[in-house]
Amino acid sequence: MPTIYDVAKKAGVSSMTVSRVINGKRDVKPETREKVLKAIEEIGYVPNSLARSFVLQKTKTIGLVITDITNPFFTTLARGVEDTAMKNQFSVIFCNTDEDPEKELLYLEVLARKRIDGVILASASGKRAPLKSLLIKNIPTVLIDREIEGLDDLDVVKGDSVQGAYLLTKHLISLGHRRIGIIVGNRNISTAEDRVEGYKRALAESGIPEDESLVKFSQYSREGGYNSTKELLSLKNRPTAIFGGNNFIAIGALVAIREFELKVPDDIALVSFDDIESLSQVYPFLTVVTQPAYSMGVIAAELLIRRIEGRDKIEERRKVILQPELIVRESAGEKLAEGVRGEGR
Amino acid sequence: MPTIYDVAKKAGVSSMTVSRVINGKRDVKPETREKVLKAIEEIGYVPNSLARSFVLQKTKTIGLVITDITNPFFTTLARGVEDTAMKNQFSVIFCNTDEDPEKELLYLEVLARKRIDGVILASASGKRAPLKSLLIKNIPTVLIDREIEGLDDLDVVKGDSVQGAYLLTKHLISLGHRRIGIIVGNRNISTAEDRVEGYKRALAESGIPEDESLVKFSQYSREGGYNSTKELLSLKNRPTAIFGGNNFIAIGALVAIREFELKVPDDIALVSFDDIESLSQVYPFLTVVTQPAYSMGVIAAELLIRRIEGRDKIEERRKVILQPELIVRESAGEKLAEGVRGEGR
DNA sequence: CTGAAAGCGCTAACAC
DNA sequence: GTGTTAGCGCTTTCAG
Repeated sequence: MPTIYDVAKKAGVSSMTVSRVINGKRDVKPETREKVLKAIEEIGYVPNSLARSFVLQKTKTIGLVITDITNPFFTTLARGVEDTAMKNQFSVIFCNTDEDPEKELLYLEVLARKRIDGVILASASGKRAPLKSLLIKNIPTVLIDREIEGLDDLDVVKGDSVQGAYLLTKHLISLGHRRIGIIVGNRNISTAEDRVEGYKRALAESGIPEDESLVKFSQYSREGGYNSTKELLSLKNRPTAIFGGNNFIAIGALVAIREFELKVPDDIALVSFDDIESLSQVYPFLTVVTQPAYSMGVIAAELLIRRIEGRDKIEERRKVILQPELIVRESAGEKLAEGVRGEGR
Repeated sequence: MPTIYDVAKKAGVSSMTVSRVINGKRDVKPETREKVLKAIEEIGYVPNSLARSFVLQKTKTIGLVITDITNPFFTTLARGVEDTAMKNQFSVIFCNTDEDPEKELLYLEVLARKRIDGVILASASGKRAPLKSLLIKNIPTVLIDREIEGLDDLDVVKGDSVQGAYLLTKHLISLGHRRIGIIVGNRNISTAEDRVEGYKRALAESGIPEDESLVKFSQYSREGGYNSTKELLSLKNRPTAIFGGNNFIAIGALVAIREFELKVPDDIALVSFDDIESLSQVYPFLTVVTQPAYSMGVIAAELLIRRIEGRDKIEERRKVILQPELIVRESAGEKLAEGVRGEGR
């Protein structure tokens, strides 16, 4: 591989001049520039960003650490991150943790070694945050989708899970449901806690007593949804509605419901946090709350890049909370409110 | 950020000894090793892979260039790549080209500059392959999903599109369809050409004359599927079945069909190349041919990494063609073959 | 088993 | 406008 010196020799100039041409510095005589460009062309020189990053101490690369790129929510989010990164000449390294804190730590370590300029992290570590000590302190980081308790100085971009869950639950209540099961992810993931909180708030507001047997902290996965739904459906006093804590959970729930030979919404209502897009485009029946995943990615990337480039005057932490949207379709049923105090909306 | 020298000083050894400890070379006295480890711990030293990559001329990073991570087929494939990379201590930088050859070129250039160790590429460039000259010659590359005419020396991992399309078309024919519309991606993408070829082969075999008005080279996107379907449905002699060239096209087709107030499969049959997973899990009605996307990613990554590490004795090009699978559901209808010569299977 | 010297390709800082 | 020098943090080679 030719180096900047090969180009320099060929063009009869010094390496610095070549460097200046490559980086588009203005103080190069046009004719010299031409010579250099020609030499680059002829030799087939490709600048070595590795060397460049090494001396400049910046890599123009960010890490995106999520739980599973296979989840459409994260896919869309990732696309937002990538588009924005690209627009700013950043590359993105992506990492799937599968909700495994160990794996997350490993990835973070690798990224730190690679001296990436920043990280966007949807952490699987919940409150424990063993990463705290590691690198997060030194590497610009923005948390996305999920907060981490005890890391209060990091930027955050997330959806309003409490509000989303509140809306969804409220909607169910307005349709007459009083026994509502909810299935969310692992207990120390902030979205799981928040969604349950929103759910409980809605219940409380309508004077419906909490029933812990209806609240399942499970996994944000199809299995999680499937298993927990089976448990809920096996209750002697079965719920009339199920709140799927994310899209995967809703899919699992749907499968379990089918196994029980129940019909949605006639036999049981089902709603979901996060849409299942390919489903809704084709067969829009699931009532959901959606989050602007793409925007979330874009905003997080912009925030991060601004931090990296030091364009942000403000040192203090940013917290962006995006509002979810309730999309009423038919999976929650249309039954009229019966004996509900709710203001149904 | 502390360097290897800081550690060395602290531990009272030379930088070489630290280097050896970090890289797990065996020839270090246990006690010395301990000292070093302790120093690393105390200082909070994080090895700089950038410097390491720079001297070693390898980055332990590969590039994954696809058209759109948002397409579940590529998402799954990407996951296969990432899992495999991770298992081999490689990181992956991902790039979405949106089927734009310019963007592809740009990404490839960036990757080349970053001196990534290899590339997995689902090219948008079709036959023209302007990238040929660039870097592909120097950087280990495996083409995935799509071949590029004129780049016959690169490894390839792809599905058998001809066979898949043949199966799907054959299936439609066996159900009595004789006017079958097909919508695929851009003309110079190999999968588009191949799928049309398989389609035509099946028609020929059944003695059904080709009708070019039924063959749409469009885009592998929802819009592409939507627009082309509308065209097909507007034909005076409308087809009785539509073959969606990929999952996105099928979704677009479904939307268009709904707009025309037609029912699948009663009014029109629809089949798709590549499944729409979240749909099929919940509502399995679309008859499809699926490809093992995850395996494709895994195999491509393994191939690439073996190439990179020089573990492959064999220098010659590898071509892995994975077989698709026909999954018959109900969207093609069940009508009995009427006047078909077909051996229906 | 451990260390000293040199160099990977580039750019910042300064000279000319 | 352009060139020189030095050094980023690491590993390879060769000594000891």
